[in-house]
Parts: sequence; structure tokens; C-alpha cells
Amino acid sequence: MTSPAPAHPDLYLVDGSGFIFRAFHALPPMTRGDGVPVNAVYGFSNMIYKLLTDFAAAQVAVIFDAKEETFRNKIYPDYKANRDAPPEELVPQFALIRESVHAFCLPCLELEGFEADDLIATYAKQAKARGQKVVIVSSDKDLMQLVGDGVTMWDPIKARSIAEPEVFEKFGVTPDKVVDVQALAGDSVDNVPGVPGIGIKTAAQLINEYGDLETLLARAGEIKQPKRRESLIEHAEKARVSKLLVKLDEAVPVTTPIDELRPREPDSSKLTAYLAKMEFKTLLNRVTTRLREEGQVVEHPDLPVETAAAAARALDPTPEAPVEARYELVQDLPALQRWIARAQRVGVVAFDTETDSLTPCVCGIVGVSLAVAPGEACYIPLCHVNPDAGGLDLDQAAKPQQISLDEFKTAIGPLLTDPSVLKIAHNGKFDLQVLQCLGLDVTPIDDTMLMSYALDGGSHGHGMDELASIHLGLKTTTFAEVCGSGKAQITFDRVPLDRALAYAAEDADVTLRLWQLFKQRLLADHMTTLYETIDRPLLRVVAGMESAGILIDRNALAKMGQKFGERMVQLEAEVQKLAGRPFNLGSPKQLGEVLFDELKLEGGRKLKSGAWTTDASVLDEIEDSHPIIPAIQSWRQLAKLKATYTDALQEEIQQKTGRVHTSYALAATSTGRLSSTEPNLQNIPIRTEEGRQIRTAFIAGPGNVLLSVDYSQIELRIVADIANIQALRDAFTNGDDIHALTASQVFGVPMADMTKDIRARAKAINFGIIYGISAFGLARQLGIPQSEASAYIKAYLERFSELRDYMEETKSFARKHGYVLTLLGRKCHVAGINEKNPARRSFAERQAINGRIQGTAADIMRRAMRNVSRALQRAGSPAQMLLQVHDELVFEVPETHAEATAAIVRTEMERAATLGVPLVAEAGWGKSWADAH
DNA sequence: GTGCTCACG
DNA sequence: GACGTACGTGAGCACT
Repeated sequence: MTSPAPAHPDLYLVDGSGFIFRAFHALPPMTRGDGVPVNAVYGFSNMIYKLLTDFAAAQVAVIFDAKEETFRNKIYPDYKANRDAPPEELVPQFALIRESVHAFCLPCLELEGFEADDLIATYAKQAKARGQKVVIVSSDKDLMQLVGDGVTMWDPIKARSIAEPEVFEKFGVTPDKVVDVQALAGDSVDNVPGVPGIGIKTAAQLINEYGDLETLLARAGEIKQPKRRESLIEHAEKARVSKLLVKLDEAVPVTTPIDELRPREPDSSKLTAYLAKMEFKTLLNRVTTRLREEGQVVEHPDLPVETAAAAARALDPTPEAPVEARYELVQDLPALQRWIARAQRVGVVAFDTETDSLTPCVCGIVGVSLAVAPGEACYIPLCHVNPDAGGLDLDQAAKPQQISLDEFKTAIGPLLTDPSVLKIAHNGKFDLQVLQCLGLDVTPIDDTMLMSYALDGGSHGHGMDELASIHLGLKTTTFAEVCGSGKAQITFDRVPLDRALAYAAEDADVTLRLWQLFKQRLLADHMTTLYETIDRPLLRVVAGMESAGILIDRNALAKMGQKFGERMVQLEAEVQKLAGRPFNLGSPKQLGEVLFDELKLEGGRKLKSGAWTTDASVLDEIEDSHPIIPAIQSWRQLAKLKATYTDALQEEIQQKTGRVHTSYALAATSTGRLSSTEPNLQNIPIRTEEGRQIRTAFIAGPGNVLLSVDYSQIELRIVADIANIQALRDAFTNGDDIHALTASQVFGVPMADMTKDIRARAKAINFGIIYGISAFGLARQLGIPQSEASAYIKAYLERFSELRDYMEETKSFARKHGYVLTLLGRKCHVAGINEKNPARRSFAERQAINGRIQGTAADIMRRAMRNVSRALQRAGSPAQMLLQVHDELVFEVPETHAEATAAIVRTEMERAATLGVPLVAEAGWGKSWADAH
């Protein structure tokens, strides 16, 4: 205790709800032997014990928020609307904390429709009225309005008391004026609006000058500063609403009269039983010792030793010796139930599902493996067939003995949703979807692949085999070793059970061991917040997007493909006629020979392989030198569209759902972006008119529309913000045309004389900045001499001088650490930054510069996706998020809800980060993706 | 399996 | 002044 306790006050009102959250975040993670997280409960129990002993508190009541909405939501529906859902590890602790209150035999109070703060205000008022002193045990600033006149506060985490001087220090006014200050300043945590542009400092100054809020608002016209004056006049009503939100209700119809908050009558056996159950050894010892000193006869309850040992193994990241693996094949219900019971005792279980294909929306489950401690894992076959039987063998007797799927579901279901048992998967997005198809939900869930990505993104891959080798020194059995590869590959349901056991159980085992390591490292490397608030919640959001899939008009694609094909035949004939001989137009090698060896065209470049380059930029340069070139360009474009889009996309439509289900990799890129595969729906054409047609085949179902919302210029806005380039920041704040402004500044052209061409050059420079500009690259992009490009860059850096400092700072940070950091603290590793080879070094430097920018944009989008998903859920919206294309989100929504959904999505995207420049998101919708822009 | 080309942001 | 270049992806095709 760092400062003396207040002198024997009478009534202690403990803000239980406030304490839970603060203790959870202030205390290191801690789990009971069975794996239930208990750090907040532990902090709470200790705090109560301290109040009762050190403070000799004779009358204590603990007060909680009721779960339901409060009267404040009726005044202002968005009140506390931006709160995150509590972390999964906190959820089971709410009930345990209430148990703690009962174990200490204290009154536990809550009332629907009111916050804990209102009950505290009410009891404080009643106590004051009868001359009783009050100590509010809380550090919540919202309670500071109650301080004074016999009421003080005690901050249990900082162990300091809060009286008038401390309140004045915080708010700059006496406690009776705190609400007026809060009404003006607002509160971003509780989503109290306040008056824009006014913070606590200004608010205090105004209130001290004018006396109170109403007087201030009435005389707002007298304020000298024009912005402040206008804001106050315009937002007077917001201030009044804010005051209603922050003012605590002192007349709550409490159901327990203050007289009944009687001094406690301790029940020592109840308390010791509780502490033993929670395995709070130190606290239990202190309590029993004290009780014995008081002359009571106390049994010291035993802690559950066996579970503690099992848990120690499950949670210990560094087993002394290599663990011997003991894997069990589970073929009957009693055996399964033994494993489920073990998982429940330990509170942590790693799992993995085996399926007959890698497409989660259509595949069938084949088996599940579980691991509860390193080396202790099992495999539960569910749909294996006789490996020797032919493909059409339907003979039931030939199937190996296994638990039926229904039995399995019934048995495992409760475990998968048990809030006190953490489920761990590697790439849980897949397992989540497979189990969802069976009607099974999984929560809470941790993902070792995402943990690894948060820790080591960009330095290596995050597949399990690779991680097992890096971190555990284990060479795991690969899928190919079990199922073969190529033509001889078999599905997992044909793998003999002994080999399936060895493979599948090992996967769960390795997952558990990786989790133990990563859990510690996330804390040590300060990456827990990133993982917990961004990547982990995204798992479910993206699983939902993949499962939903998008509707594609197969007929439209087929027609387009045919049209493209016919045109290609004509073009091919034309090209071969001009070439003077038939050749394979699809072969760059043959084409190069035709153009540069046979037709002897000028301007050819060679690749390092010695072959001629025939890429689009070369063809563009020699476009006018021969009529064969335009024909080749057209053929190339159509060939690409037909093969990659019209033809391939039709094959991706899943029979079962009639839709296309892409797969998003959450842990693949070096910058934090997602990537999309099988098919890649992040590179659907848009830049040319012919290409854009493909997007007309991406459609909404009957009655629905596709809604597209995209960030405007997000990466350039990020540059303006993190490099703090004043001119760019001003331009974005004013909503100016950013490329035109750049052109005017760099080329000295007045805005009025701007031409399309000059603006286009400036646009290329702006992109160059994002990529870590080089004269060579810019010259190539614009088709100008390198000397000219150098001059542009020089002019740019003179006009926007802050950029040079930013680039130098980024490079030196990368040299020192080997990575750069994004806005949300994601590490973006860059290899080769300290290399001697200048080419490789410059490459790494550009990567570093780009990584910070692209990575920050990716962070913002990840956070936006989480927030949008939550906001839509909260609003009860029927909209479904379908696609993400780096700065764009696509939804399917009933036409009647398009406008409302667009508003929610835009708002959430724009508030996903607070930069020094506004974030802007634009929305559009229509029957197809082409129409949504 | 690797290289080239090209679709997207 | 070296040294090859814009940043980040995935897919289809030709060719080894």
C-alpha cells in the first residue's frame, strides 16, 4: 500500500464492472489448473480481501452493470456503441467474479436499465443524507462527479485515493462541474458526442469562465475564437444530450434499500472452499492463517493436484526433455468421452479436422484429432472407408470401426462451445467452416497460424510443417507422405487408420506445442493486442465471407467467352498472315523470334534468359512500327480474359451452392494484406472496357444488390499522415484533387492551366512515392528519360520536404531492426536491408518504405472489416460481406437495405483509424459488380 | 518446376 | 560508383 487508507469511512461501494475490465488488462494472463482464465477474478478477490482487512471496511457492497441496455440508449442510441465485445478470456470470468462476491458474503447489486455508476450515485446520495461517509472503489472518471461532501474514491489498481484535488487535476474544475466539462468534451470511449473541437482543457476553461453549461451555451455568441464559437452554437444540442448521458442518476429505484446493506457476516468455510476451487493458493493461505489467528478452527482445503499437474504440462512452453508422443485411436464413444472430459479439465484443447478435399464448403469430414498436452493426442476416425476397397465399394462391413457422425456431434458439441475451454487450431478458418457445415460452432478459438503471422509475418511461411521445423525442430509427416501426390493421390478417408492416427494426432499435438510457444511470445513481443483485436476476430468474419460465396452468371460468362474466342480466331489468322508463317501466338519465345528476328522490328529488349521480351510495355513502344502489333495486343488481351476469367471462373462455380467460394489467405503476404486464391477474386479486370464486362457476371441474388464500398486514396492519405507532409495533409483536409495539386506544386503549373497529361504524370509520381520511388522506375513508367524523372523527384522532395525525412527514418529503422512497423504495430520484415550489393539493398529499402504504407492500409482494412461486421450484426442487418479487394469491400444485400447498409459500412470504414487526414469511403450498388461502381 | 506475362490494388 | 529496379499479390501457359 503506497498511501494511507482513508480513515474508517462507513460505506464502501465497489464498482465491480469497472474493476473487471481494468484488472483483466492490468494483470498478466493467469489460468486455473483446468485452463479457465482467472486473472481478473484473482485481482478482484485480492482487492476485496484487502478492503476487508487492510481497510477494515465494515460495510461493503459490490455493484455491477446489468447486461441489458440502459436508459442512456433511449436518449442516444449510439451510447457505448463503439465498445468492443469483451475478450474471449474475460467472458467466463464475469460469473466467477459474482461467485467471489457471494463467497465473501457481500451484497451483490445490479439493476436492469441502469449502469453500476447510477446505483453507486444513488446509494452515495442516500448515505450522505444520513451523514454516512462513502468510499467509491473505482478509478472510473465518470464517477468523479460524485466526489466531495463526505464522498471520496479509491483507485484499487493504482492504490491511490481520489478527492477534490485529484478531480481538479483531471478535469480542471471542481467535482460539481465535472459533468459540464464532460458534456462539452465528450468521450470517445463511451461514444458521448460532446462538442467537436473541444477537449477537456478548453471545456474546463470555458466552464470556469461562464460558470455552467447552460450559461455558456446561452452566451456562446460572446466567444472570441470564431471556430469555437460556431461549433458551440451549432452543437449546443449535442452538448445537452451529452450532459444527460454523463450525469449519473441519483434516484435509481433500488431494490435493496440502503438499510439492508448490513455489515457482513462472514462464512469462512464458504470463502475457503471458493478460494480452493479457484486455486488461489497464496490468498487461501493468508485467509486461513488469519482465521486461525482469530481463533477459528479451519480446514485447509486441498487443491486438485492431478488437474494442476495436467494443466502445468498443457501450459508449460518449455518441457525439459523431448516429449514422447502417445497417440490413441478413438473408435468408441466411451473413449471419446474420456478425451472430452480431459479437455474440459485442462481447459485447453488443440484440434484438427481431416477432410476429403480442401474446399471447406463442399468437403466431407473424415476425422478429428485432439491434443490436451504435448505428446498426448488422439485421432477420431468418422468417415473412413476400407483402404483396399475399390472406389464403388459400398459394403458397410468393409468399413473400419468408428464412431457415427451423429454420436460424435452430440458428444463434442458442448466442448466446442464451452466458454471455459479454449480450442486451438492451425488455420482455424478452415476447420470453422467444415464444422459449421455440420451445424457445430467453435468458440472461443485461437489460431496458431495467425499467432505466428502476428509474430513473424514476412520472415517465413506459416504452414504447420514449416513452423514445426523452425520452432520445435520436428520433422512432421506431410500430407503427401500419407496420401501420395499427383495422380496417385488418395483422399484421406482411404488412409489406413494407423497411418491416419500418426499423421492427424501429430497435427493436433504440434498445434498445441506451437500455441504454448506463441502465447508467451505474443506477450513478450507486445503483439498480443494486434493478434487479439485484429487478426483473431477476423477469422470468423472471413470464414463467413468464404462460406457465403458470390453468385456468378454462368451463361453470361459462356457467351462472353464464345465472343472472345471468335474474335481471337480472326486475330490469329491476321497475325499469322502478317508474320508470313503459322506459329503459336501464345508462346512468348516464338513471338519474340517472329517480331525481332524475322520481321526485324526495332526496339526489342532481351530477358536475362537471352530470349526476347514481348511484354505489354515493349509492344506499346513499338505499336506504330508494324500493323501486326495492334493485332497481337488485342489477341493477348482476349486470350487473358478468356482463359483466366470467362473459362476458368465457370469451373469454380460449386455445384452444391451454385456460387463461387474464394479462399482468403490471412497469413500469406509480407505486408498484412489478404490474398485470394482458387479463384483469385482480387484481380478481376476493371481497367479496360472489355475486361470490365467480366464484372457484369458477378451478380446479386433475386431481390438483392451488390454493394461496393471503397477507400478513396487510402495509401496516399497514409503517406500524408505518417510523413506529416503539411501540403498534402491540407489538400486532403480540404478535399482537393490530390494529383492536380501535386502537378501544380512539382511542375509549377497553376491549377487553372492543368491538363490531363500533366495530372497523369503527377499521379504516376504519387504512386512512385508509395512504392519507394526511383528515377529508373518512374522513367520507365512514364516513358521519359531517367534524367527527367530525376528532376521530377528532386522537385517533389523540395516541395514536400517532409517526405525525405520520412524515407530516411524508415530506412534507418529497418536497418536497425530488420523490419518496419505499421500503424497498428504489425511488424513487416524486410530481408537484405544491410546487404552490400546495392541492388538488393535498394530493393529492401523500397520494400521498407512501401511496407509501412501498404501495411498500414492493410491494418486499417482489417480493423474496418471487424468493425463493419460487428456493426451490421448489431444493426440486425441482412447484409452479407462477400469480397475484400484491399481497399474495397463487397456486400450482398436486399435492395431495400442497400442505402442503410452503405451508410453503416462507410461510417465504420471511415472511423477505422484516426489519421491526421480524413479517411473517405465511397459506396455504390447495383445488380452486378460492374453496376456497383 | 521455372519463367514469362498479365490481371488487380 | 557499384547494381538492376518501381510495391504487393495469383493464375495460366509454354517449355524444360
